[in-house]
Amino acid sequence: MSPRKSAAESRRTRDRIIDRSIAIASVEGLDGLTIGRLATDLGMSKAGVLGHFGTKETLQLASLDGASAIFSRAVWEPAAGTAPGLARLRAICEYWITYLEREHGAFPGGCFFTTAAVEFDARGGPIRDAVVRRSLLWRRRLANEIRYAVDAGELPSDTDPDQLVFELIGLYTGLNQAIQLFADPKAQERTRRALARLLAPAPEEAR
Amino acid sequence: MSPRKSAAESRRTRDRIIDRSIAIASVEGLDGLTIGRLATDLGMSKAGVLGHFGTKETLQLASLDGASAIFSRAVWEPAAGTAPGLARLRAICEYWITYLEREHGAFPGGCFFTTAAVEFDARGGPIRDAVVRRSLLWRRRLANEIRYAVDAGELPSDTDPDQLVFELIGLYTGLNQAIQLFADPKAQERTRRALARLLAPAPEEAR
DNA sequence: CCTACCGATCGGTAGG
DNA sequence: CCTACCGATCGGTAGG
Repeated sequence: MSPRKSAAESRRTRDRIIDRSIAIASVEGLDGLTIGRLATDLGMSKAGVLGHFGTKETLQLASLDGASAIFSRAVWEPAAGTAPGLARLRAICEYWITYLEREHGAFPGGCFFTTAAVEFDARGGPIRDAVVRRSLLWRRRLANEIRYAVDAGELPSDTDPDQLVFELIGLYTGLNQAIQLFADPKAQERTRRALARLLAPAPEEAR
Repeated sequence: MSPRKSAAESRRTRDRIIDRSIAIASVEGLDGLTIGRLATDLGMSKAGVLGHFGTKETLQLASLDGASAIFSRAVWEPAAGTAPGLARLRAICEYWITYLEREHGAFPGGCFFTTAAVEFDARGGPIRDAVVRRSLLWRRRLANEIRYAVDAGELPSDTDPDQLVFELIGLYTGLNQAIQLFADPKAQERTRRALARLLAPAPEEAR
């Protein structure tokens, strides 16, 4: 009953709430998420849940952060060990496919960020802002990786990094839809085929 | 007060409800749509709104049908006059870009179907089924158009229609996100650049 | 198409 | 972390 133990337990409860919240929101959306449903799932009272966050919006933002960490751990971190440039870019793209697979289990309802982005893209407010900030961060990282590959001569010198980012985002949004809406078993293979074209190496010699 | 006039007016009211419902749902989602909000916007009572449909779900399905008609009128019908094959395929893709522009005004919150697809892709039920059916219909039409262009020798003979459909859907989902989430003024141009590669004509002569 | 109403659930608070 | 409660809103119904 020391304050230290109590704080640690509180932290664990908070994490449990966020985990469950992410699972629900990936299916029902961040707005479809309700405190009552969350409390029932966790065997807690609504006040107990809300006490950790104050308001639903704070909980939604915390869930976004938690989902962000999951994405990082599934895609960016495993690729961090690969050599920068085209090799790492391809590693990121491959982990990204795995991350979206139904069996991966990160999010039962498909990519949390695709759902959140579409849910809030026409509204204002702190959640939309947070989604935009996260997306821009990842787009920037992706563009940096592409730029490195171009500078190293691994991608054609006339590659427009932002254009490639644009096409990659579209490709993966499409992959998520093919998996979630159609359970298309060929979706991964189709993504890899498109990637082979988008990330085709520069020819060894200049003409 | 003849029954004929009454029926016509009822029809007009029904259309007004659906129009407003589509506008709300494109921003808030089909689940975020509420009868109360709809009634307030239209200056009607909740019972008056619900009387036309019976249940919220029926109204949601009717809104999906209405949005479907808007998409058809904006994309498929204008392209119907173009010669089948690559020319029509390009016309469809161009009208599709226009349809997604913010200024187009079809849907204030971006493509209704992208929103609905992501909203219901992890759930079951009649709305999800209706979204899947519509999407499959359009994918099939698109694939048919591609097949025609391949058979006419306008696209490379080794083109996989379903692969191209997959990449096109991703491209346009990405375009919708770039417009709605980032208000990216270059999004249309980027889409056209990607299209130029995806729909590059077959070389005139075989090697 | 309306008023008047139903039970259920929403986010959130008071007080412990 | 709980019980007990708040006003507001939800989808939907009865009756006209």
